[in-house]
Amino acid sequence: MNDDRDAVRAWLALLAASRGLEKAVDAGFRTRFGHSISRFDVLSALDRARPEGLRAGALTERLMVSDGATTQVTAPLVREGLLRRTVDPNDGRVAIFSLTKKGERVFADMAAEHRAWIDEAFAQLSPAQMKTLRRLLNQIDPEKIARSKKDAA
Amino acid sequence: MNDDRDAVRAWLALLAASRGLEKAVDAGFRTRFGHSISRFDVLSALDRARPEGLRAGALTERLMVSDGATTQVTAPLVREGLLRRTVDPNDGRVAIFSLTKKGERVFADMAAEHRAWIDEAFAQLSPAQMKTLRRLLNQIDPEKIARSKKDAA
DNA sequence: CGTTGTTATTTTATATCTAAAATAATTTCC
DNA sequence: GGAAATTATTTTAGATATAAAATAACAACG
Repeated sequence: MNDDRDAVRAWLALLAASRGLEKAVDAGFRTRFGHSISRFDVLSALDRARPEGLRAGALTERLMVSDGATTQVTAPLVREGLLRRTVDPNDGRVAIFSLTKKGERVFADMAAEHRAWIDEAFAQLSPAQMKTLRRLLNQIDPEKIARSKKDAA
Repeated sequence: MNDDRDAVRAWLALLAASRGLEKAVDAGFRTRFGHSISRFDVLSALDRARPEGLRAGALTERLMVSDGATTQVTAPLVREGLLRRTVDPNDGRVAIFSLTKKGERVFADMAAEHRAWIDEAFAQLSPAQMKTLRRLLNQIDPEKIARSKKDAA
């Protein structure tokens, strides 16, 4: 009795929730802070990596984006003084990004707002339900798709 | 005992699952069919609207994108003969898009592959769990964010 | 009927993203 | 120690998104 469409329907619900939230959060950040959600992701990763910061490569890996995207998203943040870009003294190829004091302050403001927004959007779910949701989401495995393409090829 | 971070943690899990799947599905479509996930969304909406098709505005609304995006994503599909673009005989401003036979065939192939991929990615969840997941996702309300911004403004 | 306003779509100007080529620095290996 | 390979990052080219301006068609009113 396993209806194939169950998975697709769950996936469509997942996509709708995620796109809806992402769009709303991005719009909120742009309106209130003049920054995209991508920039918030960068600030967040670097805040967690205080005070040393992260290499460009490590940022790329954590944000799951391309090298080029990291270069581009950090550029305006450096220009605006939220990030510091230094070169590794032991390896001239390595760029290290870290938060400035201003960057820390901006991130703290954005993070507080972000948490409030998310709390509102999830207000109908109990803590237990949120935990269940997380558990179910963690069982989804996108890697299987890449593997299945490889099998078929 | 309601830990504020519960909602944020659920949101991060949601984002990770969604981005991971979306990236995998998009890569799969590009590799196997030379089309993006956006194009698949268009084909899917028009397949459901057979045989009349949809106006540009209706497509925009269903896909929840901008007017400009609809114009641009349909263009290559028309060029490649998957879509027909006709003008409403009663209203010269209205563009109506519908699937060609070729478009129907391509969509059927893509949809079959898509379903197989999603089934694999969700293989660890039981049908009951998928239903629970859908129910929980549907309780999330991104609209609250837009409202809360407005309140604060 | 022709000016005026509205509606539907396209075009243009930006902003991101990826993939791949280019650049730059380091390491390896005779 | 210097050519060749490797590694880290940036640049470039192309796709796709939005927002806002431009275009085109229709509707309505005096």
